[in-house]
Amino acid sequence: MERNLKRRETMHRLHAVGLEVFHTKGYYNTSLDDILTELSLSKGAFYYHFKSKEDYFISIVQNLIVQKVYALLVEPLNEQENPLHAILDSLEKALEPGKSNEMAYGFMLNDFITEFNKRNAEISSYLKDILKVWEVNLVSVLKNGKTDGHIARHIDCEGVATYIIASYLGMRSLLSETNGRQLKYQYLQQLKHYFNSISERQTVA
Amino acid sequence: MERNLKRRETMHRLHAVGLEVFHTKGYYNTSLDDILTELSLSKGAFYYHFKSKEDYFISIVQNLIVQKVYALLVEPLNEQENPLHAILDSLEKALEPGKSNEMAYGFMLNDFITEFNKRNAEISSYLKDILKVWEVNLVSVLKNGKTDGHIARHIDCEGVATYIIASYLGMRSLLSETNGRQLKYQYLQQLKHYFNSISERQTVA
DNA sequence: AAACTAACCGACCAGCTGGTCGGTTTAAGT
DNA sequence: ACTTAAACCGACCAGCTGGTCGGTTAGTTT
Repeated sequence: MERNLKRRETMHRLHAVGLEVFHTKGYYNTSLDDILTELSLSKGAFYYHFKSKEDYFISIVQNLIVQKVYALLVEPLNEQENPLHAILDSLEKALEPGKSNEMAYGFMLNDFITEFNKRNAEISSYLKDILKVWEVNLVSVLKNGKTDGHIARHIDCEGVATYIIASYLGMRSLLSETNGRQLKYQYLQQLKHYFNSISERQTVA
Repeated sequence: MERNLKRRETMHRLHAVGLEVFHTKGYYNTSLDDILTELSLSKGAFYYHFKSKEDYFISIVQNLIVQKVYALLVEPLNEQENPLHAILDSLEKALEPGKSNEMAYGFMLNDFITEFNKRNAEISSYLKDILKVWEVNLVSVLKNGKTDGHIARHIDCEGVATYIIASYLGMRSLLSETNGRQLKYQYLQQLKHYFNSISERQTVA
């Protein structure tokens, strides 16, 4: 069983460090050696575990990013009765800077989407599918909100979902350490205004 | 005078084609030869006009992107009495796909900002400064809207500006040919809801 | 303990990239 | 006509990149 353990540990280290370095320096701007040096691993070790750099990245996405999206943006949606409250809370948490040395500002889907857009169709569509999952969950929970009387009946739920996603993605573009605190506050504040405008009664404090 | 003309023409071609190729393939993913081949120019010609690839890109930004931001997003702000109407109209135009063979979807600041973020501090901050110009103009026009009675008095203009910029940037991340028409419509629709929520009276149709 | 093989090593390679440089063409000045 | 220099050419280079491959180490099995 020692064998299997070693394998898992190495894979895990490659995933974790890979995600961090890819996100800070960008996929195309990061060489395998950058990562391997930091892990004290060799080329041989790498190509034993993955068949290419691309394969490696996709593996990271499947194992870490998908997970984060679910944990931060999908699962919290059903934890409150009022969907607008649930969405607000999830976004606030997702924009939270990581604790101390952890990766800052939740997850990094948007940066990767823009990096791969038009440069690598496969990875690009793969990443967009993740957004799609978020979207359908948003729409679903918004529609429930309609029947439960939290959201005005004339509202276009797909449109609202799109709008929320767009504003969130854009927000993450703007957030880069400096004055992040203030930006986040401003964003959530305005989002509340918006939510009030689509809500049945004024329930979003 | 023939000399000066030639110079200007070559520079102009380098700028135009460079912007297009950099945007479609990404700065780091575009080699100088990609551009030079398309223009039937040599390395020598290039390095006669610019001192580096970076210098080249900055020159493009100064000559073309800054211009586009002003023309599409800043100048239209003062062309209507109600700032919210003016903003809506400018965003609608800025999200318009280019005519036929021209570059699609207005300008491309966001893609470049994400590409250079954390990879090239100088260019990155340069690009963010352009956004800053847009922001201050938005804030200014919003504040006027307050005194003119178009916007509710308790509204935080800086927050509104940030929010508009974020949603616009995010929207452009989502727009990549497929179903662009629908996305754009959804976005503008929800933006109107939001504008109604911060407007003094319900004036945004 | 011998045989097997998962896990890893690291020298090496071909291809591409930004950048250099000595030379050539051609318009402008005298 | 002759000189000067702006504008351009294209062969060349060093450095880096993703990827290969023959070999080594060490856990597992028999």
